Amino acid sequence: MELASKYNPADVEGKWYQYWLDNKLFSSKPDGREPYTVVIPPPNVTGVLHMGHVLNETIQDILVRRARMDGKNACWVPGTDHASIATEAKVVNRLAEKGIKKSDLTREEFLKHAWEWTDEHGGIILKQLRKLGASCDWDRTAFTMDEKRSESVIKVFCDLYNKGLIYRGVRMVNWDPKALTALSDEEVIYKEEHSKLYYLRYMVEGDAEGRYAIVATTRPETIMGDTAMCINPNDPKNTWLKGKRVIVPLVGRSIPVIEDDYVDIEFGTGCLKVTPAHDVNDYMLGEKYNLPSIDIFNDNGTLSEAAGMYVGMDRFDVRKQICKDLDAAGLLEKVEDYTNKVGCSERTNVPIEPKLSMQWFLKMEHLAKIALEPVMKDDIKFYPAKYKNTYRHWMENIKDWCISRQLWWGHRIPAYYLPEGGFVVAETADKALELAKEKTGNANLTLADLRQDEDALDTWFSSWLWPISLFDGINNPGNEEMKYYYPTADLVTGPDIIFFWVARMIMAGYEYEGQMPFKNVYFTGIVRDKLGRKMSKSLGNSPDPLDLIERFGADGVRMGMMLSAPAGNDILFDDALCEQGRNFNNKIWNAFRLVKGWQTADIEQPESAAIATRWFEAMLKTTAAEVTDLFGKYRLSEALMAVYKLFWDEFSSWYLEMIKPAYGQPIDQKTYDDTLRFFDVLLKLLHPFMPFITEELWQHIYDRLPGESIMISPLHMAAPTEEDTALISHIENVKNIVSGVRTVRNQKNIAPKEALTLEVVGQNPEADYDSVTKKMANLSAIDTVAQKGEGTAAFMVGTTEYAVPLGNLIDVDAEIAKQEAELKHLEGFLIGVQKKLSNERFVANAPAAVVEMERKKQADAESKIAALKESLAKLKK
RNA sequence: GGGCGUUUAGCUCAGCUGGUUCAGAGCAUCUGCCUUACAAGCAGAGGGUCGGCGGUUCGAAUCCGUCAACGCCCACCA
Repeated sequence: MELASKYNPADVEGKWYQYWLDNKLFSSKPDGREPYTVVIPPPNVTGVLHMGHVLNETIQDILVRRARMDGKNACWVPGTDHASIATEAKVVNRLAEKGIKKSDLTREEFLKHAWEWTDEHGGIILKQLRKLGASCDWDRTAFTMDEKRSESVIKVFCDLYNKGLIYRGVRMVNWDPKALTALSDEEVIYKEEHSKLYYLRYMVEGDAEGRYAIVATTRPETIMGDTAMCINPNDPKNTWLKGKRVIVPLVGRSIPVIEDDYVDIEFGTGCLKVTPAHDVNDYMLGEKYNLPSIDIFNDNGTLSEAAGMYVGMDRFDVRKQICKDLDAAGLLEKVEDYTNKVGCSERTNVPIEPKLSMQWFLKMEHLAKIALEPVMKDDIKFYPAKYKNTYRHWMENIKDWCISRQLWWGHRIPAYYLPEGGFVVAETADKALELAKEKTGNANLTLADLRQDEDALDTWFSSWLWPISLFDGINNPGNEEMKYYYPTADLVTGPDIIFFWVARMIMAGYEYEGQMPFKNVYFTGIVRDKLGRKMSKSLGNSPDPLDLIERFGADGVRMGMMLSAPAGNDILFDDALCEQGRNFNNKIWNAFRLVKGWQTADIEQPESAAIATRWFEAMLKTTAAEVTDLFGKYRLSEALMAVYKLFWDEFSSWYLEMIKPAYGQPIDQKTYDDTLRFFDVLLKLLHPFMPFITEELWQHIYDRLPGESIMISPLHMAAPTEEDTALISHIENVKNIVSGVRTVRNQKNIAPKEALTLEVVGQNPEADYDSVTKKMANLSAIDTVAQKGEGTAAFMVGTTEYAVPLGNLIDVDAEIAKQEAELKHLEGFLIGVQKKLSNERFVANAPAAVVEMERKKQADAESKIAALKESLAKLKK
């Protein structure tokens, strides 16, 4: 086989992905093996792959591929989310471009457009995942709004309703005036905003002296909705207002002054305007004191008829205008700069408007209770564990979940209103009709008499069932797949959706399966650019993953991502990391080229090669064990780094050099066979991280049968033995000796080709490995001497001194300087050790082993110092 | 306002229950090499009072206290 000197990913990636698909290597069916299940966090159906996905899916793929090679029946289920608000907004925008308004369409017409959009864009992102190498079982691809998932959602809604956990009621909700829907508390993001605090004059009704109260507010545009003013009964500066009525400025309406200690005496003037329809707290006050509530806003954030003024103007325009008008009327005391937090819609980013409306809610108390414990007890493990605190805090302060959305794109709420008032909840219209007949006692009701609720359900109301609904566990409880695949093994997701999704899946898991939905949750970080900024479209700092794949190969991008992705930490992404990944691909490629280029012959195995193969075998076992351990802790970056170093440093730089035959010479069969075997194992260790190149090379190491793949080749390694450990540490010494000689060469400008000799002073502790040392350092001889010769450059490894005879190449002054520096350092070190040992309390209290260690340090330092002094004396002669 | 977390080499991070794996890794930097697998490479080298201060201890990057900076989450102060 002819191999180019550079690896070209584009040549092989498509080929192998197709091969995996053709051989159905991703597909999973229940069998006798241990299952390993992962469900994908479904990306938005209309979404496009971004770096966050790359990180997330790479991690999942690594875990899945590793599990598969561990002999588990790995099943990674892909799918997409209908993302109701986001998708509906996109559809509305697209229609607007064509000049079509949503309000001009019927629900059915609108949904037709939405489905067209979904069919067109849906699955683009899943196609992109294939480029990354994701080993999903594509036959299982699901959609949160496909038939099975929809059926599950409706079924669960009805069930929870029948359990009394779902109720309908008028509440203050977070209203998104752009998307025209209610939002859950979790969908509101508070942002700090520099705004103004306006001080308004509320004239006291019937006051002869014309006195007024001053109210500080950030929202003067809401005064039309004022129905009271509130003071703290314990506020001395406002006692004079007790029992009075004041006039709402501009509006001229008279409102009562009420008293409640909710009011902060210190804030502003201690007077609070109460607008029950547009503020959560005011709403509570309104309830408490039975105040009327005037809703002055339309759904889109403009002023309504009820406001009586500024009708039809936008709320923010009104704010500007009303200030001018107040000022003109002499009712504006002053304006101050003020910083406050404004709640904004997570999806549309516009400030939310607290609004009273009729919505559907899910009671959370029971669900929170069953979901808290398992995480606290580590039945479900969080990586990193710090998120347990966050989780607990939310669970303990949870509020009811507003699950209705005033949207069409989503699961329509299965509630049917009756002509006479009231409603029934049922899975289908026919069942609803039956219920309705029962409820009303009117057997003549027809479907036409029932009116289904217009609202759709919150997207998360379907996502929370995902691990169950993917295996059809809601519709067919206890089916074979549920029994086999559930609970799933690992969930990989971002901490930003711990409440939206993770927590709620846990609730649904226990409520519907009586079991956790997953055993482990791996929280990834946020992908940022190298300056630490969040990647965003507007900043233009987010690279296109497909473009990166083209430049560096999928394996390169995967590795680039993983090199800097410890769990839970944000990752600062830089193209340079992918470059490192690509370089590593090339390294593997070239190592393979070298090995496959060798000719074997019936010759005896050199001693150095025999040692090298024993040593590398030990290294392989040791690293494999380490990697297994790291996988167990989800420390994937470290696992990758361990394999990286094993391949690059130990295998390429040391092992291959140790066994490399002279140019043009053949290699002995035994060494060759062992090397191929090592290569095979190395590729397997690498495969979860870099699936494509490893498959390509694995197929070329040996002749493989059709359908064979590294993907499904088992990976077990024996544990390292004590002999292995000992051998590794001997070779570490050898490496240090070799490095020492190379350093001398470097300093003296001696070409690697020029053979040198090496003197070992006293005893040679690594004599057994001289063949390796000689080969690696290009030494013609290693001599054990009582005293090193003149004109040598010396260095220490452990407590043994080594010297390279240099003849006239030696630079005496430089050598003296070097040794003196070393001597100074050692003397300082010795003083430290002696100080410690002369401290009686140290000798008395420290464990014997520690004291012994210090004694040994002292002895070693003393002997080294003696040797150095002697050597210096000679040099100075 | 509450809670959590972070701070170790120029950058990104490891350092578990205090003591030879304690000051580490990768990248970057510097020096020398186009040495027949790889310049996307090879061989070397330099670089840190482990955020500050105080304490516990024979001994602290590691434990405790405190301060500082940064980050995240939660919360109805208009």
